[in-house]
Amino acid sequence: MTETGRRERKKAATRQALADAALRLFLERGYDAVGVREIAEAADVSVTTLFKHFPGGKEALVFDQGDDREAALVAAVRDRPAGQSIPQALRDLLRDERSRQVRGDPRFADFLRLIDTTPALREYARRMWLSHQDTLAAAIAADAGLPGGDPGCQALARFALDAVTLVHGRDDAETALDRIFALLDNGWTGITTEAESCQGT
Amino acid sequence: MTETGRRERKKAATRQALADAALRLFLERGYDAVGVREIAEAADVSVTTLFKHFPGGKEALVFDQGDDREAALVAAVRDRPAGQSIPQALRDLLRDERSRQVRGDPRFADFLRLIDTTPALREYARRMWLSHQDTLAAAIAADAGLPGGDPGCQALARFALDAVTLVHGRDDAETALDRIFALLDNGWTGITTEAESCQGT
DNA sequence: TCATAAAGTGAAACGGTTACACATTATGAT
DNA sequence: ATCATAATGTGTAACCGTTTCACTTTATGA
Repeated sequence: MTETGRRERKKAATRQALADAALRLFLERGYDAVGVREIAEAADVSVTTLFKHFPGGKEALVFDQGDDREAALVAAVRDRPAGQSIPQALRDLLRDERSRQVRGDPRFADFLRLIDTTPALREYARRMWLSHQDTLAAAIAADAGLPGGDPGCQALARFALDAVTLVHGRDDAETALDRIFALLDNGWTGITTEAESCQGT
Repeated sequence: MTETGRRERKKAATRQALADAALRLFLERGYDAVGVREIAEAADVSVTTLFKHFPGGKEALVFDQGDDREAALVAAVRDRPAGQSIPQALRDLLRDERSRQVRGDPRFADFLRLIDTTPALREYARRMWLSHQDTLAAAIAADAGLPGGDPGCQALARFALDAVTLVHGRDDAETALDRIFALLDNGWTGITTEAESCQGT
């Protein structure tokens, strides 16, 4: 299945050595205190090779894993239980991801703290996260029967992604997330269900 | 009134010379094609002096003006006509700002194009714009009688600011803005007016 | 077996940014 | 008016991330 010649194996090994060395050094001494020359040295490759493997630059060394998160976002929208709104489904997904992160092994906690305390890494992570906006918007549009580039779908996708960074670091993150998605849920059902206006008073 | 000693005048002059030289060169040959050494040269100061005046770095040279925009955001919320919701007031403000930009003098159009076509400047502008989030959120909270750090207010502030970048560059920007703020308006009145639920059907 | 292309190398450079030690000069108090 | 002081500016040299270039090594598949 997976073409695993010696070449690709060595390539993967080199890449892994670089990512490992980088993460270890970053955790030991801080992101800014470690230079790319030193990382290359530690992985026993040249600086040129380092940048061949990570054209995204120094920050990319930290984010080596492929993204299941995007697939999860799309799936949450597409495969949600009947009767559940899209914002609700997204909220549930993000809540689960959060709780899974809280009870991660300490290695992962250190990893998160590294990102949290390093502006460059926070920015990079934010960019990666927001890069799912279009895919998520497309999934929402498809599910709601709206045209692909519909601004409402784009907005909902963006806002849902932003919600994560909005509640990040709060002690009341859980309830804050609920409140934000209550806003989105109200707004979304408002602009999707046509003219189902309230007659009360 | 304004303490205007010779010293401060010279300082302001140097700063202006730097900003002017930078903008002129950027517009002539592109942001990436002009180095800070060259800018300092053109303004007849040392590179060290350049960075003393613009600690924000090369990007800061382009954004020399103080921010009336933040004050405008707060005022839009605070001084809105009776009966108008906060999202509506923000939408009106942003719509006005947009239309004013469209009919700006060509100098300003070039300026905007420069920012638009330069990733580093786009990022910087985004960061500056988003830096008003907390102030705007505070204004919203104050007006709605909610606690300062209320997540709903934070979210509304962030989403309203994000709306600008969401509609940016679209040909249907006007209607897209309406649609996004319709979402926010529905959502916001939903989470602020307690239990005024719809009894219809 | 061999041409090819992928992977890696080493050194040099570039551009933004900062550190350092130093010069100049406006300012305000004596 | 004098003078200590602090703000402003200078020049050089470095640091760091990143790219370029010309070059070597080596796995691959025809």
